[in-house]
Amino acid sequence: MKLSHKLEYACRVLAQLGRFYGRQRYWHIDSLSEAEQVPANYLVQILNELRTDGLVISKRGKQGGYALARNPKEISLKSIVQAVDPELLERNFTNSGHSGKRVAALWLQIGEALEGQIEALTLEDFVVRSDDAQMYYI
Amino acid sequence: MKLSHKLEYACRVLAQLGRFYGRQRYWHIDSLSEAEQVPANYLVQILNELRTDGLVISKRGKQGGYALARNPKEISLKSIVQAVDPELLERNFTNSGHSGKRVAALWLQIGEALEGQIEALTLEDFVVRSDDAQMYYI
DNA sequence: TTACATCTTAGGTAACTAGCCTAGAAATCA
DNA sequence: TGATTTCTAGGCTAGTTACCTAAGATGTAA
Repeated sequence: MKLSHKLEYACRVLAQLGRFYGRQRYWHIDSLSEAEQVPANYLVQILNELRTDGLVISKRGKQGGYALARNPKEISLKSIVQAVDPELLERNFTNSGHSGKRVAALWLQIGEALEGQIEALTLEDFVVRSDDAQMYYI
Repeated sequence: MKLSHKLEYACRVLAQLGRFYGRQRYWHIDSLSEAEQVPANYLVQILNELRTDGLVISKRGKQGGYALARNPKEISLKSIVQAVDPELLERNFTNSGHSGKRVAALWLQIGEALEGQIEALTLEDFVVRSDDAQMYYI
């Protein structure tokens, strides 16, 4: 499984936003960029796509920034993928040639299993809480 | 799940070779190209990679061509992927940023599930036998 | 041995894409 | 109004994909 930078960036930044969901606070692009090591100029685009897909909300001007649009538990990984890298879930089998149908059918099956996995995870699973951090180092 | 043309071509051509495994026969590139609708000039490269990975054997000169190196049941889909499009199974998580570890861990899990699927299938599953063809049209 | 069929190999290339950067417009608030 | 921040559209470069070209190597059959 090879990820595009874009999708990995999106997961990390959303996870970071998820940590503080519930508090009345907007995050600057620069803070997110630094916290999750994502090039700021690229992050702008990514957040933009997440916004048009309704996963984050934003506010301009002073005190502006980005925040999650809803509870991390209600944001499936699939919706993140669809917002940022929909190609990952696309099916592009051509069905041509003598074995085309069979090959397409089997890969479809594999793709659906993958999609099932991605549907089952939510942003909550990606959020690193302080207690979790301890778990890693026991 | 989006496939590269290369990988889809490889699956189709190997499936075609699989149909006739056991009979003493070599297939010309041109026949394979036509049967599975794969550009001949590209197919040369693909077959070459399959050969260096030991999945097919070849013979030059008159009566030459390509054939499967072993029983379709003993050729896993994973070995096909590795021969032709190893990137599909590569892991390229960066682990950086505050949420890097967690994000990488979860995607690793997804990737391993995918790899499991691909390991479980063999070329035999891709081979379209004449009886199968009937099944499709009942 | 000769002719020829076929694979082998190296190289090239056009089109596309990923991953950024730039710069100005627009909104928000003191 | 002016400082701050997001918003939007565009451009750019290195790399990749999906092929094509052509000469060379090798085996087969007559």
